[in-house]
Amino acid sequence: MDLTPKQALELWRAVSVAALGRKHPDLTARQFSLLLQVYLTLPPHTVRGLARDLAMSKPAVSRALDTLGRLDFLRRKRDQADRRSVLVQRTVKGSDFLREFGDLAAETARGL
Amino acid sequence: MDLTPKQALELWRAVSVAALGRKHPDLTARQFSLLLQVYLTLPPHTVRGLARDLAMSKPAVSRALDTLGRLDFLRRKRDQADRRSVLVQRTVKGSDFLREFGDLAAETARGL
DNA sequence: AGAATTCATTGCGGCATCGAAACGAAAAGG
DNA sequence: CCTTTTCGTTTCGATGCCGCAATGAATTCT
Repeated sequence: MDLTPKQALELWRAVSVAALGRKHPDLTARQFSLLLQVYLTLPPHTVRGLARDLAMSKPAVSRALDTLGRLDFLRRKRDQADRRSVLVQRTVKGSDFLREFGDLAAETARGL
Repeated sequence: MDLTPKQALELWRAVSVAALGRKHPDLTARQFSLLLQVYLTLPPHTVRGLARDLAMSKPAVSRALDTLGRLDFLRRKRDQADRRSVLVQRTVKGSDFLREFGDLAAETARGL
């Protein structure tokens, strides 16, 4: 993949502005990162693992899961093997949301 | 520029996660969009113009300017031609911040 | 000049987020 | 068993952002 710093900034700007205009549910940077992490990296995803990988506190992860769960963008499920742990799972609605975002970004990139 | 939706999402994830790890001042989506808009589109930039282009309220723009000004990422300057208006200007520190971000994104893209 | 408009900011109340610490449940270790 | 550790959530107090409405200042209109 080839992308200059200038192109990267312009891409980020155009996509961010377009996303604002579409009045997507406004997720914080942490919430959005968490969502992407769950959908794009290998399961299983636990609270502590996400907290470690995203450099955020466990309460922050837990709260982000509340918010994203309310939006039905992902789901909690108790780990049956270790019932202290929670496994974070994808949902159809979350997939739709990210697919739309990916399409928007790709389309924006083409126009650069 | 060629970028598939999947690549776009992965790029966004990797950059967001890396940015979180570097403990950049955490800007909201609106603040960051505003910053990019000022640095990447043609001046002059006024509060009302930014509010229109970014689809946010004027008070939201004004407060974002407070925050970004406190970080010294941009400056307010009264328009001498029409002293009701405020012109938003770039700063060295803001340029540095965005250059670093652009480099990070470009480097991340190369690794995809 | 006086009234109306435009531009930006500020008060206000509401809501969401944060980190640290306390907590309860479950598992691991002695 | 019983203690300690691990995991996630919740409580607490603080901070920050939001929109709406009111305000202050500057310009335009009549």
